[in-house]
Amino acid sequence: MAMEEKLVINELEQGRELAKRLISNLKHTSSVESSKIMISEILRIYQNAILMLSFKEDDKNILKRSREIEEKDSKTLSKKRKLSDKKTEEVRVFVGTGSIDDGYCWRKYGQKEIHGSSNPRGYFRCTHRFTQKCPAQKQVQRSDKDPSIFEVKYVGNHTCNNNSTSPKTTGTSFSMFGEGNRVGLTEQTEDINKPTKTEEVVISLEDLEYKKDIFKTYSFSNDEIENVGGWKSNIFQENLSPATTSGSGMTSEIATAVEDWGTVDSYFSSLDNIIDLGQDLWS
DNA sequence: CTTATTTGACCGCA
DNA sequence: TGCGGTCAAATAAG
Repeated sequence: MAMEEKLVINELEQGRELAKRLISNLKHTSSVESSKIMISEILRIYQNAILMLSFKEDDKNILKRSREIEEKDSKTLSKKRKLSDKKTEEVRVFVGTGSIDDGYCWRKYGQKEIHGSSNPRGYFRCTHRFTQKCPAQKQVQRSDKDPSIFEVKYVGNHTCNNNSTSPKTTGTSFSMFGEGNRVGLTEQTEDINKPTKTEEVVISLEDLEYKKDIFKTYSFSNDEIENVGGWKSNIFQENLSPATTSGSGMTSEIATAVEDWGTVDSYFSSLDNIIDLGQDLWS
């Protein structure tokens, strides 16, 4: 509720800040790479905000429907329902990427066909389940409606000190994300050949805080960006993604957002005119 | 070797 | 009894 609105506002504020920095970047420095990064970040942020708002409507409808059902039930059979003690507080966030990596280290322990939906659901638990008694689990299922969306449900919170997958890694770590095979990489799946645009995540509040942190603190190096074209996606090799992912989801998001540098570059050339204008508007 | 994934069996609940 | 969640043996990967 109010929480979600705050999240949207927060996203938009981040976008605004980035836009400001981008303006001064374009004006004072010649760091094209960092400007590109900022642009892609801004795009991602606005995508997030839009998705948050649009799915909020869905949530309202779902709520309404479940309330109607509840009413009906209480009329027919007055059975007391214990709808309480849900294990986790859940909140939806939307990440503009095909990455389902969240910085934690997961181990897959099952997969099930779910009645009524075409895609199976994967079951994951924290790798440190036994070593650190970390109770965190998540379920991942590709959306029926939009196959480019993963619905991720987090159950329980991490109690482990999560340091197994460090975000600074080699390029291989994000080979499983991003978009794909337009560079002619052979993909054995007939399934998906389009860049993954969005991801839906149902995420616990704590996880959300964590996510925000890595968003803020992650820094990018140029060679990572240069690799964009070469990243391939094997996320769809099976019905579900690999269980354990490493590296930061952030990087792959950028890969998706900046998928066409040619276009971005052309924007740059015509951008100079509006920089001054923007400076006035935003600062 | 160790560690992760796959996948059918199993089990509890509605 | 069927569905969804978990277990665990077999298998793959490193």
